Amino acid sequence: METTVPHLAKGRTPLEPEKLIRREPVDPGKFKRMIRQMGLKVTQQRLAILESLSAGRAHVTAQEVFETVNASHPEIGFATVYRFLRKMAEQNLVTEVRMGGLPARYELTPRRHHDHLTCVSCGQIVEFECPPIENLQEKVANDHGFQLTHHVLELYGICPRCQAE
Amino acid sequence: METTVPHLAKGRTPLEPEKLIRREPVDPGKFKRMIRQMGLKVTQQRLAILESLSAGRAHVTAQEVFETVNASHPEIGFATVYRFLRKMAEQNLVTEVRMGGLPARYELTPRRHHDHLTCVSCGQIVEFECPPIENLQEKVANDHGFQLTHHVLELYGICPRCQAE
DNA sequence: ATGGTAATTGAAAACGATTGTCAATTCTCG
DNA sequence: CGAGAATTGACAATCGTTTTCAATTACCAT
Repeated sequence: METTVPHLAKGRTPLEPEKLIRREPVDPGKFKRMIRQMGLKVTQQRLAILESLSAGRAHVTAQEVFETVNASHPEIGFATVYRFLRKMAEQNLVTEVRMGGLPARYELTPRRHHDHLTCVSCGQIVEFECPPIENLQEKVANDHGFQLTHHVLELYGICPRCQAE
Repeated sequence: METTVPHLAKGRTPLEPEKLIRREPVDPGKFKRMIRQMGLKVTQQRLAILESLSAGRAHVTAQEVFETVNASHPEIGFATVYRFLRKMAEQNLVTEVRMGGLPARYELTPRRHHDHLTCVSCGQIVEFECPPIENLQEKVANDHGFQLTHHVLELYGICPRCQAE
């Protein structure tokens, strides 16, 4: 089987300064365990995808994952990447951030809660934590007698670089 | 607490109960003025689109607008609807809400900003305003050099009535 | 290890939402 | 009114994503 590259993303602004993930030394069996826990079979493709997600930039598109993985595993197809990312998103193993009509971006679900600040122009995502906001959310909910379960907070704006055109 | 846009299931997930837009006596020249203010020409199509937006449901898709408008103006094309909605969104005359991969929904930008507190059990929606949160959002954006354009804040929880049962 | 079997894969085509193209029409302003 | 530019409708093209399907592969029981 050969690998075909779909259409190249057109005029998307590429390569923002995006923070890298750096994780602890990875237990080699960790990914296998993750996959089995999802009730799925362990394949080289899935391992490679997890590898890529844990080593690369924090918020990546499916295309980017595909390109990265494809570089070292030339046989992998992008459908596999999409399928696996979706499965993981369903199980909350990865978090999916969709902004406007731009391609969805994925990250391994962080153990520590944060929200996102997204550039509407280039799609760059900055993570932030703001405990005061969290507290106010609790307060608002309580004021209305609600027991808060979760929330969605996404800020959108224009990043410094795009402001400079 | 997750900041994730809820993953979309396949197929059309019908959206929860929608509030209708309150109808005020509409100054007949109002829409024409709005259009001219945008630096655009006044056409029957654009008037019909605005008419539809101000009279119907609060959050509608471009498709829905097209169907509504098309019923009374059979010659209108959906490209015109998309184009005009986009133009208005650019100028913030309408607010565009995109959830997951679902079609974008539009509403005439409410003059008064509010966010939503939604019961995950019964779907009841409570609107709230919380200026301190707004201010903190501004601050977060500024701290990162972003020029804030808009935000999505949705709180989810269990309403008092559903807690009781 | 081996073979049966269901899950998974890659390629390609399908898909739905949105955007572009372009000739024909319509608005605006002089 | 009439010229010029903006706008329109029909339709094709794009984009990200999903599905389809035959071929392959992982996994379990033997």
